[in-house]
Amino acid sequence: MTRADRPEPGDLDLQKQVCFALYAASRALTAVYRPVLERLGLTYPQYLVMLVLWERGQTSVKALGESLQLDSGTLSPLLKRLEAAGLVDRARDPRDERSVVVSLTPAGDGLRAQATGIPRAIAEATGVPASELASLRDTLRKITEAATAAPDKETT
Amino acid sequence: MTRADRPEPGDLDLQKQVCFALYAASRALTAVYRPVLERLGLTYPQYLVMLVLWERGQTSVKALGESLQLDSGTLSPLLKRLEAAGLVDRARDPRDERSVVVSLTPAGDGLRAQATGIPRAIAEATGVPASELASLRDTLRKITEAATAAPDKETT
DNA sequence: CAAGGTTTGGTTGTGCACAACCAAAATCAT
DNA sequence: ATGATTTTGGTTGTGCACAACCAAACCTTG
Repeated sequence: MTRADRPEPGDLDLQKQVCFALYAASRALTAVYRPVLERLGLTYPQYLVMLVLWERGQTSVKALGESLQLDSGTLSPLLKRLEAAGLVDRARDPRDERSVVVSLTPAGDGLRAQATGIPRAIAEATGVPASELASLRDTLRKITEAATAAPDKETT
Repeated sequence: MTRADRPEPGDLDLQKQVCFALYAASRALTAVYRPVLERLGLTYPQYLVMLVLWERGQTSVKALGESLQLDSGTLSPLLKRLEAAGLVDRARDPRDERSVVVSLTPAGDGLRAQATGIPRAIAEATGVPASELASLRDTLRKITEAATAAPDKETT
């Protein structure tokens, strides 16, 4: 009956909000990646796209968007920059001209070797135990799923 | 001796990377806030600034940046938009003309009442138990601290 | 085939996020 | 006091992120 029963001023405490913790942690971790990725000539979102391509080879823009949960407004210019950097090719699928297939160039494929050490480098730089990271990752996935499925609840 | 001993292709698996989980969760949760904050005419980062102001009243740009871990390149235009919206005032501190003090207008202060219900609305929309959120928040803070203090380790 | 719809990327516009750089004010050292 | 240094915001440029809108390609169904 003391807290969490009705809105109080204290509920607007920045330090108590999970979303801010998430927002700050995401930016802080991305900042750790930045100097490492800079040597590959990649930004963090570009690195994510490359991860998918290294794993799956040819991938449509739609599939990339589903994997990374990014829409075409974000991916289109990003992929153009990767193409301009000579790391990927883009071509319409002859079987379905609506679809654009993104594939690795030799240079893009070659970058993979330089990227294999990155996850370890980041883990070491932050110094957070692997077991804790695994459990954090699972909790975050749950949050993402819950948030993605969140009802707008304004339609009633 | 099986895994996590040396870089393997599997280490480049998107689904195993904590940073992506963080990145996706942060965007997903922000997306839950978006329609709620839209009714207040705020974006999520603007809401964070307002939280600090509701809590502390007059605050310098520097102090805002420290609280939110954002730099002036992000805050300056954001504060200008809040000022244009009539929610905050900006004025040089007469005691130190380098410093700009941001304060709430009556309209900005009035918005506070409409905001008190937001944390609860988000918590309900996502449906994640409060206890879990508290522990997640603590883990995230640890990550943020570790990442912020992370050495560049390229100077040797 | 033709009219209706859906799917897929792309474009445009707004708002962060951050690096790099800049200018004015304050502070320090001599 | 005077010159060097630091502090504080601001500006500029690049790159996401997403809403809103658009066009072309597909897919029906009659």
